[in-house]
Amino acid sequence: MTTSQQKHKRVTIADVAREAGLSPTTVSHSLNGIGQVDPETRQHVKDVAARLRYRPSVRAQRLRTGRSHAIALLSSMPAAVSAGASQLGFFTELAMGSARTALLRGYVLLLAPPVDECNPLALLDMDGAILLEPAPHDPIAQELEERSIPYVTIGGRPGPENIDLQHERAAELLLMHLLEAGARAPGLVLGSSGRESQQAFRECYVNLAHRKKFAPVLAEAPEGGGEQAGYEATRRLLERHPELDALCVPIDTFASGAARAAADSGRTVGRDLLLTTRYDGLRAQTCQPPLTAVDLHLNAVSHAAVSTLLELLSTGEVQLSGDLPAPTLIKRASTMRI
Amino acid sequence: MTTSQQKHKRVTIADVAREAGLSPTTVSHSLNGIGQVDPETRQHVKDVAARLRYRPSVRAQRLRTGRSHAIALLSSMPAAVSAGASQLGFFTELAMGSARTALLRGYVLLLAPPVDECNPLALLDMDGAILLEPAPHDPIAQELEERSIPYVTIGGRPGPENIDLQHERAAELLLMHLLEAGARAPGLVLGSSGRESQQAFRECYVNLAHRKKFAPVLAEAPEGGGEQAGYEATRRLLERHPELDALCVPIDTFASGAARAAADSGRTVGRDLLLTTRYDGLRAQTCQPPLTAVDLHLNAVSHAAVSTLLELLSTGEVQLSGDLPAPTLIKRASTMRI
DNA sequence: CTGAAAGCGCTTACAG
DNA sequence: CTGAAAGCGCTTACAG
Repeated sequence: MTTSQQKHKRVTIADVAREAGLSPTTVSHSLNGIGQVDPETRQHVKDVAARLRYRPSVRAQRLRTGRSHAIALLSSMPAAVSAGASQLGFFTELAMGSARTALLRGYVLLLAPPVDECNPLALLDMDGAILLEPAPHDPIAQELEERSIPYVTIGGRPGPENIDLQHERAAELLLMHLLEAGARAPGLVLGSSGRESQQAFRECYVNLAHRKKFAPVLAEAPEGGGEQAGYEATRRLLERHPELDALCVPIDTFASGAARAAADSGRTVGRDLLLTTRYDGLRAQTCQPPLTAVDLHLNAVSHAAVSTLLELLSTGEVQLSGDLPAPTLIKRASTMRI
Repeated sequence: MTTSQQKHKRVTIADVAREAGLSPTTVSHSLNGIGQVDPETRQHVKDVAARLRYRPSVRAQRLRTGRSHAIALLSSMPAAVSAGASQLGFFTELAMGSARTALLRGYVLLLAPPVDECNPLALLDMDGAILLEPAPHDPIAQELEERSIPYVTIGGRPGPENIDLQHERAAELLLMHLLEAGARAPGLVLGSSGRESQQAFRECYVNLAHRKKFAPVLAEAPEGGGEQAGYEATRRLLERHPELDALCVPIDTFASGAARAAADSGRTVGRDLLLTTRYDGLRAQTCQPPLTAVDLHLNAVSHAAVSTLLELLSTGEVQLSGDLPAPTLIKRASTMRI
């Protein structure tokens, strides 16, 4: 080493203090713009800090202050659902929105996507979390509570600490649309997790069947089975119920499978069989034909989730939050009857 | 409070030690499975820790060990490019892949998407970073170096610490395809950042023009301008060069704009004007008509990036890594001439 | 306006 | 096999 560059030892606040001929206290106050410090002293400290290229250690700050200014996005959905071929889905879209909002408010987003047999919670240093569509007795929710980590849910049990995905409206929108598009015998394919969203679709569907006098026909598939599970459930359903002329398949991964099943059973989606799904992502948009779906306004949702969580973190509670935009229908060829 | 639940004070290693009648050292050793500890003692410690619901503080561990077991995904792309209406793009897809691989290897992924006028680096507690398509003199790259944070790039300057996106191959694939599809006068629309990818496309294009005897016609637009910038650049190019019968627009955000510009100038994409882009994302797939693009195998890319970074972190250097799959062409209606 | 000291909660030489 | 002690790098009452 002929340069003055030594073995690279971190510059600490003590170094700055020594170099400036002051105490760590004063350096800390100066740099953080707090306390009573002579303006000239403050400037001097800043100059010295800059000259030494001092960067405060986030680790030390976190340990000392007890806050990490980080939040995590968690989902207990099986990887099979949220992953898919393209990794582009619900979770992902929320992740980007949340990361942006968080960053703008000085928080970092930790991304902990569903990875089977991997518990990330022990690795995360966070102040709070956003949990996506928790199932009943959700293990991640339970662990968050055990660790006393504040969290908000998206599309979970109604309450102040939940961002309402308005499942009922989405369900109503999609099912009514099928009837309006001419369906006489619409069926329903759900995930068997018992998540709020699935329950809402079921209820809405059963009610509608009663009101509109059609026989309810529904199937369930394990969400962990991914597209193939959706395929198989749909295949069986169509065999057993050849009268079906429409399907609502809220989980988009299942809907991909349903489209395949429809084709394999000799039906043409959009003509013999109308098909709708919920999330308007890559799957819905690139299906052949493209699927009628719902705009959930995920940007607003992720924004609301971050805002609510940060409020929870700073005040310890959540005031009732502003209303989110209602889901809106996006009509596509899958329900056009040509 | 009638319950035994007190004001919630964190259970520390000292509490476990006291309760077990041992020292923090022994507790630490027992729980971490290191050192020489009597098997019975070890088990006893574990029992006590479980009973007290002890969770080690990640913050303290990080400060003490000097490692955070976290890596960040960074991009210096302007938000206008990577955001888009749907937030689903390149960055996002890499994020999910990286998060998964990282998690499987015990690392957390910090998501720091491009947010204009927001420097996340001061907030991040990480061991290393992945930087996506750095520009020449990239400010984020510079800051990482200043902070001595190890990082690998994706699609940056060739070298062991770069994951090669094989820009040249992608360019060749797309441009040759245009010629094979019958183009006589293909044009090129680039971003003006000077990133490796843009340079590679330019070079490949100019060479090809020379070899195949067509006149090179190209335009540049600022990436920060997003889709609109792509629109305007294309619009002008088509006005000035009515002879153009094909366009290669590597940046998909620009390609969306280009498709619009083509329509507005009275051309039909896929017939009068062939159009290709690079990244095969939502934009390419849902364009009307869908755009011929390239499968960059981003899953493999993100996996390689994480692996390479972790190797860099543990050994301090990178052995030459295994080859990544070559990009493959995905033909779509935009280059089909019906 | 400035500073000495404690402490956040761990891990890790080192001694016994 | 077990433990006392130092120290990671800050911030924050508190004293002066």
